Amino acid sequence: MKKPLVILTGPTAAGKTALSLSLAQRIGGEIISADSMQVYRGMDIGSAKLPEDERRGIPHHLLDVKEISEPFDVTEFVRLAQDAAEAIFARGGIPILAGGTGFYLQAFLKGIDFSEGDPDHALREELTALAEKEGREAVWSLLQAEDPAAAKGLHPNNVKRVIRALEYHRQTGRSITEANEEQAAALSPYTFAYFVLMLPREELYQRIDLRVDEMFAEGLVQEVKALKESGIPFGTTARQAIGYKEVLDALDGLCSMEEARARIKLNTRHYAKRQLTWFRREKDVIWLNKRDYPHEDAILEEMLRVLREKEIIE
RNA sequence: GCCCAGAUAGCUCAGAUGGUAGAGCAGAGGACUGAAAAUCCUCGUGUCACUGGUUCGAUUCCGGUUCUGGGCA
Repeated sequence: MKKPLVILTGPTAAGKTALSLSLAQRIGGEIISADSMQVYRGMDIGSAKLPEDERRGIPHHLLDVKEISEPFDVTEFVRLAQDAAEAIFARGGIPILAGGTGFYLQAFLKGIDFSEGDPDHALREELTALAEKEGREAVWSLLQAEDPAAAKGLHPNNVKRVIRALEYHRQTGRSITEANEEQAAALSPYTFAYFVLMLPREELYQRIDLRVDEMFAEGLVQEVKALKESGIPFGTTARQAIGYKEVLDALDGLCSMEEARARIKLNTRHYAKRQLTWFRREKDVIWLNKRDYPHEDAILEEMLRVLREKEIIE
């Protein structure tokens, strides 16, 4: 019998967090955060992390498990999330994967195998430097020579992917395209319900703007300043975080704080849009359009209905 | 009131010595399997302010009108 799993996601600022708490209370679940930035200690306001005293006693996993200087990626996420899920099963609970990092959700859900090879940071840096010096096409040409199948599927401008393809090929001797195709066929080891919370685009964008203003009011600038002065440098993953990179630029005098605020709003909107594209492509997702329900409890009831139907709960 | 400069895509602007126009940003769609809040790809017809005139043909030239800046009174 497959183990039960609930996924609750949606674009940023859609209201996942609040709903995840009610759901966890109703089904006796524990929450595993599927968020690439909330893993970092000290990144609270800007990552919209739920404060501990608002968690209603529900266990939350994968929050605050990293220093901002440490790298974090899907493979580690999957490993940690699997450990957390096993522990939850052992307690007789249901894991609720809540968060907006679609890639992480997919990797966990399908149990993608990342066992081959190791990240080669030196190689990545070397190739990144090459791209800057001789152009992105130069790196792509290397791939073209070493693994034409992979090169065919990647745009020369997409340096990060091109580099990863090279890294994979050099480590395993296989084409990453081939490996991806094998993994794509994987079936989930879980009996799952994949909910995507959604609201009209215009409303979503308004909520994003509002939330960014709230973050500033709550002290985002002070938070970033404190991190900057803590002596722990931002690593490659943490320093990509929306809200942090822009404020950091403003603190460094590269732009005004008002410009930073506007850019955070804009970047967050772009991000939400990309998330939607991702979820649209995922199979077996259950869309929950907020406007179709009179209030949040109705959404919760609908989720419970689906869970009963799938026999995830009784 | 007078003088000057503008008025072109949602925004900022470019442009054609007359043959109905194009960038950036915004916006939309898409990709994504070890950086994913990252990375990348695709998409631009709009009364070229209004109105007369010249012309085969005007958004482009000329006149007038309106509006917006700036200057002078």
